Amino acid sequence: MPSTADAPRQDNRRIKLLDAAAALFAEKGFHAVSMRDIAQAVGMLPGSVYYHFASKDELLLATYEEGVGQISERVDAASDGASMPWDKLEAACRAHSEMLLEESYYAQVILSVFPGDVPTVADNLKSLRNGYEDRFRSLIDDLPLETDVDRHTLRLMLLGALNWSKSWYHPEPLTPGDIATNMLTLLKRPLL
Amino acid sequence: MPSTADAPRQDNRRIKLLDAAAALFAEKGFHAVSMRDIAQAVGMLPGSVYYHFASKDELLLATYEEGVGQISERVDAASDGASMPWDKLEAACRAHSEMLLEESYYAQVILSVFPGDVPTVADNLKSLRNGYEDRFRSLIDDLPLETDVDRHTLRLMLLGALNWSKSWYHPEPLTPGDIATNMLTLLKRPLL
DNA sequence: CTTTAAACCAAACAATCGTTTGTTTAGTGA
DNA sequence: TCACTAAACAAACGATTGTTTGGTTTAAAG
Repeated sequence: MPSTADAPRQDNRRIKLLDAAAALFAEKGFHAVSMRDIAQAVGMLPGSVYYHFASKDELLLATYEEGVGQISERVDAASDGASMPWDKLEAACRAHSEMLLEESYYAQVILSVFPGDVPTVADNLKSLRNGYEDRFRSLIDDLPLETDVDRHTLRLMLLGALNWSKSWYHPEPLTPGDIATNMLTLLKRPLL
Repeated sequence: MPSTADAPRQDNRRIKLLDAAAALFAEKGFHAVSMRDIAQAVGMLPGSVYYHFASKDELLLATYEEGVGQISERVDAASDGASMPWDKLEAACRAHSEMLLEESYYAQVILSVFPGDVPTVADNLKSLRNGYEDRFRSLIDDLPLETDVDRHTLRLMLLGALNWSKSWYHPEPLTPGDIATNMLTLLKRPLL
């Protein structure tokens, strides 16, 4: 009767490892976290981690992929929930901010560890991030703007401002979503 | 005749050490650079560095202080060169961008190493950065804006966007100064 | 010419790093 | 029951880390 037990064995420890690695990487940074820290966080011995991941760099790559996957899914769902171009962008920015500042340790790894810090997988990290940011490229392309508006700089400026907010963010008095909305408000209205 | 030779001895090697540390920290990041790397860059043995600096953390703090000093001096000179509030802010942003993206290794350390990476001197680094960013607070306070404009978010957004540009900056086709000007242009005109 | 302190060398220290190896445990399918 | 494999343990590996210690050179001062 092989109906209930199908898979040979649950490797849910691998997911526990990823969770611990994501939380530690996001909190203390890649280089400040040792394989022993990660192993201890899940109650394992250091060497046992290598059964699940070939190296520390590949463990980072796995968390990075999961992070990009999580934030992509969330941002897509948010922007799909709106219909007008500006509303779609705002929904995407709010979701982006919420994931990076609060909700997902995995997504926070994207901001905490820079590709240059891990030469072995730097190219992979870059292309993962680029793939994600393409969403904002197309969201901004759909915006009804005058022809001479610099959409390229607009995207870099918006994402940069949101990403950098991790360095000063504090839960009070503004929520991550409100931060995103406030920035978009500043962009939309004329200051001059 | 103690007229010409006043100081006991020139410790210009200390400055050479700081230069090497700044360049290496800016390029590879704090944790990726060892004391041996720094010593070798100036033709010294690892242990000799400790005659000039008590620890690696204090060596970082020294480069950080020098970096904040350099960029502060440059930004002040730039904003003082203009008279109108918007022109003063733009001159400051252009100088900020030029220092962080090209001109000064010392200033680049401010972006490369985050206070959280070095717990021992984290508070010092934070207060140094805050002291520098106060310049932009007052520059934005002097802006002729309608009363309901969120100056706080404006400052964080502008500095965040400029600082983050280090992660995508490439010498062509835009100069650091032009990046700053383009961002300010986007802020000033109405997009809606 | 002697003294003194600055500046550096030479060599090691203990600790920690990522990783490897050999072995044991426990569950699965035949 | 028996062979097989996933999963983890136990223990060490070599390399690198920041740092310390004690002796040696250099150069300015009295």
